Amino acid sequence: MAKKLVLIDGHSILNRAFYGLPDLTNAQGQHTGGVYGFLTIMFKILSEENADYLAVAFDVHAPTFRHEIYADYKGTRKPMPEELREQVPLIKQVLRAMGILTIEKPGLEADDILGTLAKRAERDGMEVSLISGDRDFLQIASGHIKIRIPKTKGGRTEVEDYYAKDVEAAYQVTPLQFIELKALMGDTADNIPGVPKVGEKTAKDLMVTYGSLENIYEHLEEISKKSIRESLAANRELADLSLKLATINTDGEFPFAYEDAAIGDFYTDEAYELFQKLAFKNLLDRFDKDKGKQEIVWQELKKEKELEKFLKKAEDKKQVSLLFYNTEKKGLQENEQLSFFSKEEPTERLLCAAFSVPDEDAAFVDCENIPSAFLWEKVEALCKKGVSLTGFQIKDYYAYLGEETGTGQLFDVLIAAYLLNPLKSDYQIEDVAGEYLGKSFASYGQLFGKKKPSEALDEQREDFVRYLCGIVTVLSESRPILEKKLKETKQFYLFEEVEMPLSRVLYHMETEGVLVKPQELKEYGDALSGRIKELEESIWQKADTQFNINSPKQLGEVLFETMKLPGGKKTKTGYSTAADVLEKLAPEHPIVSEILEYRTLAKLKSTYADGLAAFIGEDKRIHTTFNQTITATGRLSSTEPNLQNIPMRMELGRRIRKVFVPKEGFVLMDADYSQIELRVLASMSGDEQLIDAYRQEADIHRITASKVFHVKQEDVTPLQRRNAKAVNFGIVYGISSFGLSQDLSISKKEAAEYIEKYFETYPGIKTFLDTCVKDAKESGYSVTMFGRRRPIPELSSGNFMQRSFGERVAMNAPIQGTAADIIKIAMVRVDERLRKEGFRSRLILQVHDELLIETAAEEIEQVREILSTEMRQAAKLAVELEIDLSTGDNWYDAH
DNA sequence: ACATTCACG
DNA sequence: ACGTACGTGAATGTC
Repeated sequence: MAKKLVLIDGHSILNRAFYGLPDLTNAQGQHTGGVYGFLTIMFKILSEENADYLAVAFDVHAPTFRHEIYADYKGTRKPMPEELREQVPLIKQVLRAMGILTIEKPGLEADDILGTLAKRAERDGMEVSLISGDRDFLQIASGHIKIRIPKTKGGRTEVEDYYAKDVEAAYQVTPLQFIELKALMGDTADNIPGVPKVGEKTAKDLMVTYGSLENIYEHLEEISKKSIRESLAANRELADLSLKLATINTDGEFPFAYEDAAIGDFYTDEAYELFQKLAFKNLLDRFDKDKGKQEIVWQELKKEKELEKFLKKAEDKKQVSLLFYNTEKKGLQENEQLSFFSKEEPTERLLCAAFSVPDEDAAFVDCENIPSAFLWEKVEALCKKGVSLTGFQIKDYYAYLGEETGTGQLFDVLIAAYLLNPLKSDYQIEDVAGEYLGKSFASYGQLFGKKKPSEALDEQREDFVRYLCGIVTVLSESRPILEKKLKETKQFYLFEEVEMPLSRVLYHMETEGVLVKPQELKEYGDALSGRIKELEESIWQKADTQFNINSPKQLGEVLFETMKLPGGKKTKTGYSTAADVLEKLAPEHPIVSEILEYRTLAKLKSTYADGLAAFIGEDKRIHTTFNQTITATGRLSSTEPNLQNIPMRMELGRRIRKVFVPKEGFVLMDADYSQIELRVLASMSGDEQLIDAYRQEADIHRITASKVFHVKQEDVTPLQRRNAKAVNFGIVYGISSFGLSQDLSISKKEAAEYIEKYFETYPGIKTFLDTCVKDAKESGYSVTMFGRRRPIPELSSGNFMQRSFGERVAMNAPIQGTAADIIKIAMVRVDERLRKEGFRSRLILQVHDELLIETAAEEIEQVREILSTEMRQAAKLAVELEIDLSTGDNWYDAH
């Protein structure tokens, strides 16, 4: 059996990977997308080839001016983007760590190294696979040399394979002729001049007819087209030069021993550490499960006395970490947090728990042996003695911890990890270990698959205990590091004074829930159903076909193909049928407005009428979940159900709010900040004009229109006000003339003029926004008034679109984030006062700039005062924070 | 699993 | 020239 050699064109594949993948970065902001993609491609190839030898060739000098875009191009003259350049040494380092031979030879291009090795190996009776994105290599394809060109399509890698016969099939020329083909047509990207006037088509015709460059010149007079003939005749030297340039050198002289390229174990400790540092989570799975596994020292506590003894150590160290599983039916899914428990069915009992104390063994407790009540009693007692408790997703601990357990003593690793990098989609303890401790742990899923904790405990008891003790130890070890980083990044105030206390407020709000009237919700839904049926019939009749109106695909086909309405393509997958497209189409055919109405009603029915009904508990209340570690800007989010997007803008939808009601003897009190983001902008920018506008305590959009259009306030037309309002909004979003033009349905030019006038009116705003972008570009992140950070890796992207996005984010994040900080502070203070001062009224919802309080009838005046005061005083800005506050017997009336 | 659409601030 | 407003979550259809 012939031995097999795999050769990789290092720069080419790195390029290909870099441009084929979105810009990835690890926790330190190091760009890793190219390296990751390279490895993905390499692993895919190696899994297909049963290779004996592997080598990767690089040019000595990174090709700074080459920038690969298409298969046939080595690139434009753009400089190599920095995000790619920094990955060149990185990929070499990674390959070497994996024991893979990398070759660079001064004076030889990678092409020549690869060509030489391929031919040499072929002569030595081997099979060769050469991996490159560069089609130039097709010239060395043969019966034993396979050129493999990977393409990343939609995240997946496909590989085109070329033996000699495949080159002939695809190009009608042999590999050797391929060189001459290229010499004729030239390649600007590769600096091969080619023969003027001869393009791809002519070159191919000539080669197919005459077989070689030499033969073409021998039969020059036979060429019918005059211009081509003359150009060929006049450029013989250029053709020869091009031939030389296009030819890959296959007899380079340099030493090479196959043994150096022998494939060994890639999964070395060094590679493991590097992968970890680069946060290649998927690739880490390729390593042996044991590799890099942490030595976990643990013990199981079976008697109450043993637990007490263990917790004595915690008392000495003033610290203890705790994780637990509830006795619940649901298994832990990949993306679920640990210690999840079902709110629908609060469990009083734990399945098991694990403790850890710094510098001590971790301890496991099976609640079959030690009852959870005893366990919590001890934890509670520890906290009373001033022992600080570290946990993960502490919001879930409050069901067991007493109200007195001080927030200052609690440290939530989840929240700390979120503040340090709010861009992640999920936070797991195993990742914290990797990112902050440089240690690796097999994830729950890797160890126990889809087993529920109780099953895992039964069936893989030792693994399970080791797992839990391992990750609880991570909490103890990472805490001081996280705390240090929070202080270094000046986010410790936010952590300690805002987010940690807030987590308890959120727990209270979730537990409290909001009362709804199920009967009224059902009636609302039924009313919708009737109208939906009518519309469906009418739409089908007008379209003359019964189709699924909910399917954008079918709807697009019916509207734009069957019915031939004007307009057309917009999305990748077909026609856009989004509301703004349909609205423009409405005058064309009466069916369109019926479709729009159908859409509206279908949405109200499925998401709100039916959707909300499914979440009504036995207490007739809906208990949402407030997520504190989701958004990039610091806002909260609400799920299962989302109570932050209950209809408001349209009357029909808004009526749903009538089913949200207070309990007997209470009212709903609703307070929302008036234009908080614009006020934050006024204050942060220090723009005197905008600050002054707010001091007038009048309609801000009217004042803006008055200033921008140079008319008296009383002469501002409704249109002027509307435009000014749109600009005010646009500014907060990171204005662009295009975005504004879309919003106002005006030309880009007009929009640009509005923006220009706006900046003339409020010069401080422009300076401020420019500074936001500049600072974020320098530091890599944006910052709110309270120190909350948002990393913006897009700002260093070489891609215009991504970079522009980054710039808009840099303008928006400090504003949206500061507003989020402010309302969080208000929530903590409002909740604290309601409780401390013994009120029965409770905070139940937050909708970004709005708080909803279920208020006892006799407490209305006092609660109004508390809400109003605490919301206004949550932050000291250069302008007042105004709120609109009202009460009602349902949410509709209260807002 | 991913795209489209649309509800909110 | 590039092609967009910022931040979310749920339902639905399509692969």
